[in-house]
Formats: sequence, C-alpha cells, structure tokens
Amino acid sequence: MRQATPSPSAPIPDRYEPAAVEERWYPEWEKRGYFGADPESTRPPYCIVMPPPNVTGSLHMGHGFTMTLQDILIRMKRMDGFNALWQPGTDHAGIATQVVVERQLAAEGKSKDDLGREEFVRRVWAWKEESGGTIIGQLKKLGASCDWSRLRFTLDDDLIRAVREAFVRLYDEGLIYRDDYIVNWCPRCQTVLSELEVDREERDGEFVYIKYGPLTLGTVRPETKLGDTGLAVHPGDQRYAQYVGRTLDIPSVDGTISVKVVADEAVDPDFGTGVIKVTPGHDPVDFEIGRRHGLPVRTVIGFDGKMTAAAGKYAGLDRFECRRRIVADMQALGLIDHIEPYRHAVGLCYRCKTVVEPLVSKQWYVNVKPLADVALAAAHDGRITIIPAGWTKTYDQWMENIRPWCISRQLWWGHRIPAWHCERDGSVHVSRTDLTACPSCGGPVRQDPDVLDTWFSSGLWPFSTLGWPDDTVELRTWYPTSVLVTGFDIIFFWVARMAMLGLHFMKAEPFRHVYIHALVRDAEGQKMSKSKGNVVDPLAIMGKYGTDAFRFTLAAFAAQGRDVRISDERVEGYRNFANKLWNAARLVLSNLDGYDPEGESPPAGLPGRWLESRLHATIQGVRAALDAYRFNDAAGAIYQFVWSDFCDWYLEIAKISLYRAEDPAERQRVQHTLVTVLEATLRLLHPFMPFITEELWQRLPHDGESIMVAAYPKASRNGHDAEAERQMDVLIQAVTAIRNIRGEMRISPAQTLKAVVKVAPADEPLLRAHVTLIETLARARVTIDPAATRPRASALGVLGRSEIYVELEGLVDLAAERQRLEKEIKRIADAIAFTRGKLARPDFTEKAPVEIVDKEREKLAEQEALHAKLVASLSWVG
RNA sequence: GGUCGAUUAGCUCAGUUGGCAGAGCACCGGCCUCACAUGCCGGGGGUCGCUGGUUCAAGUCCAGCAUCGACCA
Repeated sequence: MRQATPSPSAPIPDRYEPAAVEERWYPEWEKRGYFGADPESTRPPYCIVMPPPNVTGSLHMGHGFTMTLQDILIRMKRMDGFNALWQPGTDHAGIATQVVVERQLAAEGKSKDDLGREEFVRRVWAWKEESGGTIIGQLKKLGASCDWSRLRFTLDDDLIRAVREAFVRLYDEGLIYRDDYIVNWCPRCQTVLSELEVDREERDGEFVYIKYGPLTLGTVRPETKLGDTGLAVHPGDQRYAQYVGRTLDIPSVDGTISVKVVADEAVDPDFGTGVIKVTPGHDPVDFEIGRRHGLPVRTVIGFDGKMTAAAGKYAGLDRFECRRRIVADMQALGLIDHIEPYRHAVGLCYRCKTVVEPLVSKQWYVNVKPLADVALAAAHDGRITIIPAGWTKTYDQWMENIRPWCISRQLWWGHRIPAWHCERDGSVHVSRTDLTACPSCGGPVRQDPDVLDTWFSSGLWPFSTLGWPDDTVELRTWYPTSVLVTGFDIIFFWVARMAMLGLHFMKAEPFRHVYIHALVRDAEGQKMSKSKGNVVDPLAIMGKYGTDAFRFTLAAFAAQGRDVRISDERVEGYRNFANKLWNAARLVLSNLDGYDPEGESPPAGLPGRWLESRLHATIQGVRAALDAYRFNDAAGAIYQFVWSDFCDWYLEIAKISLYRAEDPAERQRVQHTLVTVLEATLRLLHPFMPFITEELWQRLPHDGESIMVAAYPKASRNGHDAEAERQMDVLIQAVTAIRNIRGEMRISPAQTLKAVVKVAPADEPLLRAHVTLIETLARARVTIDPAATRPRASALGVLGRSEIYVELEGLVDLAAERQRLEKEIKRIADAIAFTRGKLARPDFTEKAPVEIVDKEREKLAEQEALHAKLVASLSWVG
C-alpha cells in the first residue's frame, strides 16, 4: 500500500464541511472519465437506464430518492468489477411541458394559436434550451455518476428515428390502427388523454331523478340528456321487462326525443331506480352499451366543452352552465322527480385539473393485448423479476385487463405521428421518411397533425438510448439491462410499456429486475405537493447538511414497501454520522507518524482481530443487503459498524497503544489495523456517501487514484474469527459492568475506581492479558485474583463465572448499591420464573428440538447462579 | 365495490426461514476524558391494533374484525 495522493500538510478541520469537498471531487471524477462506460470492455456488464426526468423540470425529492438508490447500485457494481453503465437522459414530457409554455404565453396575453404551430414549437425548444440543463446540474450535485457522454433526450434525432421505426413496424404488423372511439378529452388542453392521465377525485354533486316518460331514472349529468339515444335496464329486472325492445317518445326540455329501451348486463338493478339513460356520445359505459345494441351516437358537447348545435336551444352554453339551465327548465316543466346529494368521482386532466369530457373521436391506437401477453409471461417465467414481489400482482392485473392504448395526442410538442393523409383520395400512409406526395395517387399529402403519447417514446427508452434500431455494440453489451429502479406510481405508465415494447422489438426483456421503491413524504407522512406547501427541496437539504447526509438518510429509510418520511431532524442525524466518521479518520490520520505503509503487517492483537471479524460480518451484511435491494439494512450495518464497533470500542482501545507508545511494534500493528479497516470501511461506504469517503480515502494511505475506481470490499474466506469475538465479548462485558456500576452509583467519570476481579480459571489468562484495556475503558484500577475475597462496602458485577467487586468505600451511599442490587435481583427472578415455567411443561421438553431445550436449561442454570450471587452480595452492602 | 399494504417504545421505523422484542430521535442521570458536545458514559420505557385458531412455542403462520392508506373500478 502506498500513499498515492497524500495531502498531509492540509489541515483537517474538526468538523466535516461538505460544500468544499463536494465541489472539488465531482468535477474531478468527471474530468478523469470515471463515469464513462466502455462497451468494448470484457468485464461483465451491468446497466441501469435512468427513468428520464422531465427535461424542463428541476430536482424534487422523488428524483433525489430514486437517483440516490440508482447511484448506490451503479457505484457499488462499478467498484465490484462490472462494466457499469448508468444511462442518463431527459424526457420531453409532452403535455406537461406544453402546459408550462402555454402558461408563459398566457402571462403575456397570448395563446398558442396566436403563435401558430411552428412558432409555438420553436418557443418550447427555446424553453427547453433555457431550462434543460437545470436538472442535469442538480443530479451532479447529488453525486450521480451517470455516463454523461451518453446523455439522451427523447426528441434527439436518433430517438426520433427509433420512434418512427417502432411506429411503422407496429403499423405494418397491424397492431396500430385508427378508430372512432370514446376517449377522455381535456377541453382546456384540447387533447385526448389516456386512462392513466385522468385523475379521479371525489366531489359532492347531485343525483337528479328525472321523469322519463313512464319511467324515472337518476343521473349526475342531466345535461347529457340531450344526447340520449337509449334507456337500459338489467336483463333480469322484471319491473321493466315490458319496456325492453320498445322505442319511447319522451317529452323533454327541447321537444320530444326518441329512445330505445335495451337490456344490458352493465346496468346495476339495485342502483337508483334500476334504469339508466344511455348517452353513447358522452359516457364510456354508455358508449359500450350503445355499441352492443346499435344505438346511435349523438354528440351534444364539443371539444371546447360547450354544447353543440345538436343541443338545440342550449347550443353554445358551457357544459356546466347547461346543466344548471336544464335542471331549472325541467323543474319548471315538472320533469324532476327529486334531487339527492351525491358524492361521486369525476375525472380530471392530470396536468391542468380540468374536468375531462368523454367524447367520441378518431384516434390512433395500439392493440397491446398480444404484447401484454408476452410481458405477462416474462414476469412469470423469471425473465423479469419485480422487487418487492408484491407489485407483480399489480402489474399482472393491469396487463390482464389491458385495453387498446390510445397513442395520439392533439399536442404540438412531441413526436409527430409519421402518417400522411392524401388530400386527393383520402388514403393514409405511414412512413419512415417524410412523404411529399401520395404513394398511391401522387396527390398532395399533409402529415397527421397529432403527436404521440410521451410514453410511446419512453417505452422504447431501454433500447433506443443504446442505439436501436441499429445493431450497436452498446445494445449487444448492455441489453437486457440489469435493473430498472422506479416508483410504484409509474408501473403502468412506464414499466409496463417498456416491458411490452422491449420484448416485442428486442425479443428480450428490457431489464432483469425491476426495483419498485416507495414515495418520499414530509415529516407528517403527507404527500408533498405545491398546493399544500409542504414540499421539501432536496437541494436545500443538501446545502444545509451535505449531499452525503441526504443520500444516507434516504438509503437508511428505504425499507421495502414503506414510504420515506423526510425531515431536517432525520437528515441531521446522518450529518452527525458523517461528522463522526470524519473525526474518527482525523484521529487515525493524526496518529500515523512513524507508520510505514509498505512495511510488513504484523499479526493483529485481539482487538484488531475482533475488529477485522466485525468488518468481515459487516461486508457480508452490506453485500447481501444490496443484492436484495435492502438499502436500509446495508446502511444500518455500516452505521452500526462505524459508530459502535469502530469508534466506541476499537478507537478507544487503540488510543491505549497510540498514546502510551511503550512498545513500537504494538503501535505499528495498531496503526496497521486502523488504516486497513478504515480504508476498507470507506470503500464499503462510498456508494452511499461518495464525497466524504473520497476525501478521507485520499488522505489515508491507499492504492489507486480514486476510491471511485477502487475495489468494493469482499468478505474474506476466513474472515469470521469466532474466538476473537468471544474473547472481546468478555472484555466488553467487564468494561460495561464497571461502567454500569459507576453510572448507576452516579460516580463522576473523573473518579478512578478500584475493582477486584475474582476471576474464573478459564478467563484468567484473557483478563490478565488485557487488564490495561479494562482499566482504561472503565477508568478503574483492576486487580485480577482468582482467590479474591469481597472487600467491604463494594458493588458487585457479574461477568460469566467471574465476579467483579467495585470498591465503594467513601464514594457513595451504600443504600444506592443496595437499591441497584435489589432491582437487578427482581429482574433476574422474573426471568427465572419464566424459564422455569417453560421447562416445567412436558410438552416443551418432549416436543421442542433438543438444542432448544438444552439452551433453556443452560440459561436457567446461569440465571440461578447469578441470582444467588446477587442475593449473597446484599449482605455486603447491608 | 375490488385489490394490495400498514398497525411494534413518546416519535419515526427495523425485525429474511416461528425459539424469551431492536435502532435512531426524544426523555432521565452523569461528563467540555488530549477525534468528535454534530460528542462520551449510564439508564428508564413496549400485554408487538383487537378476537379467535394452528403449534411445545406466534410480533412472525391462518381466519375474522377495527382503524388508516394506496391503487383499480
């Protein structure tokens, strides 16, 4: 081991100051090319494609969380010898981005139509150029080690080519088609929305019972009465059987309308009066009923949300105003039976919260059913594993009930649909290249005005970013990718689409694992939202406590299946952890004088062997946890090791050798243990806390140019040292026993105690060899004597078969010790009663495994011995 | 209405094959002990939501109930 990039002269502040360290190392890593992955490398591939954030967005907690987890995985795998690619990118986010720019225009008193399509799109690109770098810069603040040289944007030329290729192929395979169908329409955004883009919200409304000729029925949308073309009842409903098949002429608010009565299973006979009006033009369920029974579609609400000419005297009215007017008019005509208050779910545009209007229109669809079947199979035969497994069911249910995917959007920002309409013969032509004339008749053509659903391009992401449709070395190296890390909220939007399209075009799953994490919430468990004003800004947190503390907090709380609640207080705790590590390293670094990194490593003493054994267990635990995406377990194991094993115990022990350097060899071997264990710990922690670990690692003796490219620690074959752990356990117990007496007796730490150990023969060599350790850590003068008798006025500590007497003469009130003993006696007596009870039951002794029963007997014996000692010792303080 | 999840210390949460409940924070007591007061030492605190069942043994498995939440309709 050599000191590669030492900075021994630089003073080490006594607090960790993150800002300077972060600013120094990230550019350095980037400059040295550590983030770049080489497709020609012979190392085993590992790849994560980043779920692309909105190009014009900025980093929020959700990003911070998911990107931290991805960075932990990629850094760990990179260090572990994999050819690790973290593929970054951004999404054009069609509707979201368009809405933002429309708002900007509105602030200037303009609309997108004032500008025209070309100018508007230019304007969006300008906004993209202006704000597109923001989130990238923020990801760098977070320490994200993606290969920035491969950054992609969903509207890059090569990705546009991939989208066109995919569209044309699906079209040629007959999987893309156009259809007149009822869709969710946003009258504000002037576009169709997929089912997933509609948010449901409970609202108070009215359930209006209308007299409908001879019948009465209830509806929450009286205004759609103008579009009614039928009535429906349940086939088994005897009350209305006589009407089924008849056409009724119903006097209404604007003349008489004709409706046909049909019987359909979709009607719930127990809801309302059991009769529903059928408005195929404005309700998805009614549309289906209409199709089954041949009812005509009558559109009375237009794309602008206003009543159409077909609405007669109500034409031109806003749909909600029309509702009020119609109810009033019907009331006047005596057509209202009664009105009940009613709470029901309305559909809202997920971007602008306008109430969506179901409307019939011609749209482009993908018949995803055959793709879904394949995607479903892949999740069941082990090609795709979803973690935690519980989400598989959600994925299954969606795939099993999948409906045609509406992929056209009436937006201007996005991938224009590669279809051309002939203005002469009306034919439609789908093409990879732009058409200028109709291939069949040579007539003039114009391109379909619509753009594709954003998720169509994101669905290609795992392979389009790697060069598809070309057969690139990147694809051959990294596809299928290793894991997709994302939140449960986009399982349908994204995971499902990628699975379907990846399997379809690549004939292989896009990712082997899907790790689904939870949501980040505020300290009270509320979902963060701008309107609630409870948004916690990750950049503010990072600025206040440091990036490493922020990342570690997220990892430490990332228990599977549970949301993460973040608050300043929690991050502060891990800021303290970073500082603890910093100071531990400071202690080590300031005691390395005379240390020869190249020198022979002397065999470690007991504490060193113990520490190495603990490190070994920690490495095993961290690796196992990361392999299983149990980030909280991994973080917890390191935290515990650093703070408790390394700092609280080993460093305190090490000081004895370092400060009382009687024996240079002893000092040398302690230095060796300190350096090697700390160095390995830093590497183990690096994926979680990249900055502080690099900074400290560079100051320690080390091999290599950066911790980022150093090896991830491996658990050694014989790493577990059971004997060292057992022996150290005895010493720790001895120290703790004395400290406990001091604490309970409220004796000042400044007071050196006098203790006598009546040692059991088996422990005598151990305790004699390490008496200084006990004396120092317990602040006591300790005498080891197998034949010791108990001094007058002393406190008793029991240590296995040995006893420790702490002299209290003149130090404390003996009544306090008596109290302490009595408390202890009661505790043990309760435990004995419990164990005896267990052993007294024949069922237990006969049916439980022998080793369990033996363990209980052994325990009872120990408890009884301890009890006897404590009881006997009462007389010493009486 | 359907599906899934949650309910463990004052708070936030761990607890992977069933074998006498853990952490962090908060709290109480004692300490500025030469790495760290963003710290050190010691301590108190839980009938593991409720009711049954399986088992020698249940926080852990099964059933039902209650409360909360998410998703889907």
